[in-house]
Amino acid sequence: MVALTLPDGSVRQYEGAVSGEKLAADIGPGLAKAALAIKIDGVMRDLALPIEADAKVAIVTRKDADALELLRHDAAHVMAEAVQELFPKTQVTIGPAIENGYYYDFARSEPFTPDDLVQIENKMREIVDRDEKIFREVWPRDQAIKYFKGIGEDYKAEIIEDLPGSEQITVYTQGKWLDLCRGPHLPSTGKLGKAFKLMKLAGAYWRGDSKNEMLQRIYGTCWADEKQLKDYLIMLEEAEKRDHRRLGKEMDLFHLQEEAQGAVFWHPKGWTVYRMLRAYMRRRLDSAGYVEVNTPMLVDSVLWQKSGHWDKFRQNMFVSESEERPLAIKPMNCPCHVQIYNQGIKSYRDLPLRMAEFGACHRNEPSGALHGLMRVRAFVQDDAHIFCAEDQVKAETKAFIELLRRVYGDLGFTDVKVKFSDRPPVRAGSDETWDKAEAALKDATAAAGLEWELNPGEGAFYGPKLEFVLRDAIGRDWQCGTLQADFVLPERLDAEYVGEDGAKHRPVMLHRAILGSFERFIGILIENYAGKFPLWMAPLQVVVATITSDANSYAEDVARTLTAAGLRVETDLRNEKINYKVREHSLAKVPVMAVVGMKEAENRSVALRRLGGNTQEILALAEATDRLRAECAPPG
RNA sequence: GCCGGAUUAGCUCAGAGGUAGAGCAACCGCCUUGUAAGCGGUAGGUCGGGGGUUCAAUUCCCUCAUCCGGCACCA
Repeated sequence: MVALTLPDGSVRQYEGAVSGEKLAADIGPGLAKAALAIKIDGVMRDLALPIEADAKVAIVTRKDADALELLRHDAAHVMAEAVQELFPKTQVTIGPAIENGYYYDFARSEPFTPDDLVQIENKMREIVDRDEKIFREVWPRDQAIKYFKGIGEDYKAEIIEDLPGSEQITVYTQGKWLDLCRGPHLPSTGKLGKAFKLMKLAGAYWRGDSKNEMLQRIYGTCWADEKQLKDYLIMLEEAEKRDHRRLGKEMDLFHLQEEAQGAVFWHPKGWTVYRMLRAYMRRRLDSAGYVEVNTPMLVDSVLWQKSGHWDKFRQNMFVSESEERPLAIKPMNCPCHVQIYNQGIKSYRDLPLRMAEFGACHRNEPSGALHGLMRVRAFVQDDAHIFCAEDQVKAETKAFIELLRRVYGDLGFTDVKVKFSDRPPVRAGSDETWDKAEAALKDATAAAGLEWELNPGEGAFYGPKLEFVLRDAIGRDWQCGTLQADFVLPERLDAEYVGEDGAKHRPVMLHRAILGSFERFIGILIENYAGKFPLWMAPLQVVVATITSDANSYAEDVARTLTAAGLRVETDLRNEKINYKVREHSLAKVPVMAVVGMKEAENRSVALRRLGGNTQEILALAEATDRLRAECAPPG
């Protein structure tokens, strides 16, 4: 007897093994038709698979959130079938479901063209219409390798060869086409539906290794129904409108040009945002007990050799020379900070020493990595190094997390992904030191009530790290904040302090940043606010716009008053209708418009209009000034 | 760096082997305006750089650069 417990708690008894297909049919014809797969004790399996033991089961239909992964994986298979039908000399490799869709990597000497994508998508719809039954088979390993080699699928053969011996080799057939796959899959291609679309063509290295040959990857998106697909496409369009590169141009914030690849030309408006953010950070750091320093940008390679950068980081450094001395533009501030630390003798009483610098760094990033403000070659970090004793690591980490959360909160981010990267395979320092460092960071995160996901083996060679990741408008993740515990650099650069015991000790260095780089963070801010900065950060806070030229001199008066109150103000005295001016400044995302006509001029008032609103508030000039001044007060 | 695509007016984009186009912006007039586009006119381009094919190349071919989408990279 096999007893199957359904999600509603009811139990169905069977004489022997039974398939999900049969179970669904027994429950009802509607469910039989809608069934895509079955979850057996929480694990998604093929509907046709016989269930031989008691289990908790749930029939999966396209209404289930879990169904998406299944649909996307099947979409990848249907796409691969379509590709091989249209382009028989193409080899298939791997094709997983991913967030929002799927991809499949193909090996083919000819490149696919955008036109090919249209053809492939049409062929996919044909395959869905054919409603090919999908079968699972278990093959002996040798036979599978021989078969795939025989039909020229060398990549598939290689995958099988590398699978652990314990793994069953399963092959899925749909129509005349088959593919090595772990599954599970839909019962037939018709179940895929039509809510998919091919999105983009890209190169991708075989097995993700740049030493290997490059394959051609086709990305697609796939959803449970047409509405979801449409919503997703609309979301992408909306996201594109917030792209910081687009808004940066539209709002005249900054530009990039080829004579200074990866370096930002900040325009007056963008630089105002930058200055506001930097002033805010200074206030936060000051009140958190940091001291600010400034260190050289061009430094003799001797220092980089001592620090280890010359060995490990040289291909990313811009180098120069003077009078036959090799120099490098600093890619990081840490070695210079140790030089300041090392001036004079430090006592345990001086610790923790929190040394901050808005240091301009240059890194020679690969050209293909450059991306707007998010990935540049010249940037300024809100960098600081906390020199402390080992037993201070936990408290300092906790204090840092609190500071970081406060800053992110002030800047409009509450949902932040945190990763904890532990010891990498190749590392410096003893296991004992690593145990201590990892435990200290973990304790501190727990004390701060911070949840993280583990990023195994991704720590720096000198210590574990926390990474704080924000997501941009188009769904890409960017690391901004970080905290890294370093036991190595103090050693290499001879940092020491005299302990209570009168003996010399090594301090620990905590490398930490909250924004990461001003450039990247402002890019994220632009996208997060869709260009509508909060009042305190807005490059231009108020535009005084006239209705008739007779109000011009009063408008100048208003602008002078507001400017004197510390606001960033411009006037718009152009000979244009007020409708036109309102539209223009709204599109330019100016937070406040002060409209003045003859009525306002006569009784010294202004009509305030807020961005996004469609109401006006008539206030006496003095009151409007007080109010706006209060509203413009920055946090911190 | 690798694969693919793109590069035409300030911006967004159309176009064809034979004198280069639109919308918006700009400029000049008219209008003096009451909360998201008043009306008319003018000007604006080495069609990314270099080379080749051709009677003729911005268009076809090669090459370089940059940008875009991924991949790799991000100590």
